[in-house]
Amino acid sequence: MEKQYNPVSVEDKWYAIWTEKKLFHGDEFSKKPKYSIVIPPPNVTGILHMGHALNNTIQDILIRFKRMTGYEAMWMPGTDHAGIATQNVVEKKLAKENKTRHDLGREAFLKEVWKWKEQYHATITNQLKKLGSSCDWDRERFTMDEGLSKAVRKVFVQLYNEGLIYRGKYIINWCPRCQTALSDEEAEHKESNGKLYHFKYPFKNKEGFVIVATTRPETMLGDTAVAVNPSDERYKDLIGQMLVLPLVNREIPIIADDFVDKEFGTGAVKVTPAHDPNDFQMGLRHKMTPIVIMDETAHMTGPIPQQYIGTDRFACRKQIVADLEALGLVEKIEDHTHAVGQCYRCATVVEPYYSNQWFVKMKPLAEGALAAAVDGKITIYPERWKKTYIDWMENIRDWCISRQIWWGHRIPVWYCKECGKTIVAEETPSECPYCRSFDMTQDEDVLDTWFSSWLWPFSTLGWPQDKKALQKFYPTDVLVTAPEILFFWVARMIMAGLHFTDTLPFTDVILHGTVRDKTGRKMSKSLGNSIDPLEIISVSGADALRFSLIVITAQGADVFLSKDTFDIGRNFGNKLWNASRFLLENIKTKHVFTGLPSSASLSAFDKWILSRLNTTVAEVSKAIEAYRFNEAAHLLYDFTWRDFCDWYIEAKKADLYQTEDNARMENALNTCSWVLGNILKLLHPIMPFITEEIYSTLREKIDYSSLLDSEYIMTSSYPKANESLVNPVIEKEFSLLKDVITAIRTIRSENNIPPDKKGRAIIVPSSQENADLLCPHITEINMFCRLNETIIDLKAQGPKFSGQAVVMGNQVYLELAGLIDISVEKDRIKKEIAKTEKFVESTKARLSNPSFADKAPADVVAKEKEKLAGIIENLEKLKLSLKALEE
RNA sequence: GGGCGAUUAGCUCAGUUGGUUAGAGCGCUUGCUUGACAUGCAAGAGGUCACUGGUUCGAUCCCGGUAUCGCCCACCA
Repeated sequence: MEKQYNPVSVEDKWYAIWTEKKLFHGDEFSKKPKYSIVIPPPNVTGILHMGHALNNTIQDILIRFKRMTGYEAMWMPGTDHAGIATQNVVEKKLAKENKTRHDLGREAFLKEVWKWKEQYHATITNQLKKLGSSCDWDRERFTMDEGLSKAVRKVFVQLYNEGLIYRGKYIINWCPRCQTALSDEEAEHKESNGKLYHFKYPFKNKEGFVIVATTRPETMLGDTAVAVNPSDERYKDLIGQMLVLPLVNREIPIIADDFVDKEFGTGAVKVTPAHDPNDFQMGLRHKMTPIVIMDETAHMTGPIPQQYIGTDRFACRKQIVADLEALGLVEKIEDHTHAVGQCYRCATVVEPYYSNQWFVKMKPLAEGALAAAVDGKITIYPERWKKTYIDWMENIRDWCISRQIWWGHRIPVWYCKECGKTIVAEETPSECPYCRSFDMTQDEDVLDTWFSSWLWPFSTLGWPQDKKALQKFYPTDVLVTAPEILFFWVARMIMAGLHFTDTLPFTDVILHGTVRDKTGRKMSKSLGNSIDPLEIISVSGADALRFSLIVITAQGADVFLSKDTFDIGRNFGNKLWNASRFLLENIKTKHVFTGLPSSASLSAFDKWILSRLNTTVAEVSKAIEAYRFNEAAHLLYDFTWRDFCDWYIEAKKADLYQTEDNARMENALNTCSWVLGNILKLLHPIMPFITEEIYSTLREKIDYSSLLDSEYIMTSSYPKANESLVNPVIEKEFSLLKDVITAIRTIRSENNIPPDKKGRAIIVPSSQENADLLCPHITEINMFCRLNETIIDLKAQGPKFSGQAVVMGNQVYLELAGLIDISVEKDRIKKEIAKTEKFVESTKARLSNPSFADKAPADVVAKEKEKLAGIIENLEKLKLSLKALEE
């Protein structure tokens, strides 16, 4: 084995083997219970970023863990066509050739996008593979493949027939750059510093003005009224009077509407039904015809003064203000912060736009999805998101699903030119069912991307056909994603699952944090602050990336990364590698693993590591089941590094080196390889590659049939805790041994004693019990502390000029002629005395509080008393030590 | 405007069903080319657990308030 672990070739090798042997495939005919996850499909033209790395690592841990614990595990992979995003990318490419999609035409443009899709699809899936994702690639789906498209059309038709899909002219969020409608969720509200403009609208028949306040002056060109609250004393008498809209010179009435807030602005609102959702509602209430004054690119148009026509909305805003200023109609301009909607794909400020769109009626769909969360049939981790989910469900609004782009599922609706009827059908109709005409045109729009994603958990499994896989793997078990798409995707999947399959598509939702840089900014390509996962993988390996991400990510918390974050995983992998290497290099001929030695021939150290191992096994499994992955990673890190490497292997070194006593060597090999084998299995879900690599080497050197139960670790069984090997007494006793060793090391270190100077330790245990514990470990104490002699004697008199310490009542002396600096020793003991005295004081104070004895539970009081006795004993011994040094 | 989260070592973060002397990684100091590993070993320094009231025998943890930061939602133009 190499001195340093080199992940690059190893990782690719194993992924190829796993794939070739089809070890990731979930068999729908299996008798085993299933465990299934559907991947949140990444954008087909996307590139793997740290968010994906975290997301997919979590899913892979669960899938691999469940696979090893006896489930038929299936992880459904796939990609999303990501309508607007993908179309934008391809349009950008065309723009470089000075072309637009309109130059190509719909058909040619779509061909171009498909080409792009084919090319980039491989990029994202290869990146997922690099990460080690054990997806069932045989089942991979794409949101626009034939089966899924069929599901989309079926669902559309069904909802239409149920009256849950309708078309109508409403105000929707419009992105003037993408030139399409957006859903409410796709318009992101960002705080921004704007202005509140106060304009004077003159009366028609008399002197004076009504002052209105607006943040969007350009919309005044489309005003159809000014509204006031009917109970507003200031304006009561003006209701019904006419104003003259400045610049346009159109007459508009003053109307009364409860919607108007008397407190805000001047209490008088300009009403622009075609360009504001509230005004639109008011327009309906007052039967006003909306006046459209902006086109789909947010340039001014319509029945407005010539000089504004064709100007951009923001340029027009400036111009309007200037023009009103010139007329003396600007009362004042105030600073005003408000939330402005932006397109979630291109950050362009969205415009409320009056247009004909398709909608899904959401209230009926939300009922069940709401109940599922309230009743606890769905659990969201961390739980605090449940409230957010419930709020959204309770206040749900209809979903605008039509998009004026080309890349996506074409709306399955045809309009008959002959009879004018609307035909909604899963397949292209050959003739109009109403008038037999052949002259029909399909709706030009496509569906919102999320209209296919919300079917993902069952459409990918073949719904509505192919029942076998669906029966086996649906519903899925857990959905792992980022909270950003809780509404976009998770909530809608739950609604779709309930509505179309009568089943919740999953029962658990894991929402992990957002990946940020060290200054807290979201990592993104546009900010240029992202760390490329592939770069980390190519240097330190996917295991290092995975382990590092997992170990630092608390459940649901955001993740802050810098490049050296990944050293944690790299170093840990290297440590594991070298521990394994050490063990394997001490195996001269193939070792036959004969099982763990019988309890009688286990040393205390053996019993200790087995106790720690089985405790760890139980805790790790519990942590993974509870989705506390960082806890699992920490437990494994500590057990592997601190317990196994720092103490156990160090203690076993002598046995592994020596050649005389074969029985001891055999014993050491058996226990070490047993523990290592278990570590590899425990770690495999988090670090799949390095564990598989070491496991394969292990199988070469060790005949392991009773321990290694499968050719590959990924198909091995996950360790189960053996309760009978958990031994709290041994663990407690070992902390004493470790403390004694550390005390001697501290004395050495603080006195600057060179490593090659060996000395003698004299230990005066505080009890026969402690003497009995420490005596069997004289060899180990000598080795760990580089001593040539250790004397353990209850009645020994500590030598005067020595390093001294008191550990849990046991006195420890280190004798090294001429090398101990007495002043150093005195200082340390004085410090120790001061610390102990403080401790004694606080404990005494607690015990002497009468209400403590009265009210605290008896065992707590007893514990405190015992503690006090112990530390007083310590204190006495420390004082004696100091006295001895001072004589 | 409503809701949620965070505030713990120099930095980044765990943790606590309320009970010994609060943890990790990195960084820092000191000593080590010790026959697995310098991506390492050993030892050490470093914290009034944001502030403030309350509940309690006991609060870093539970409750109220304040401050700062962050996130989500929202049709006051």
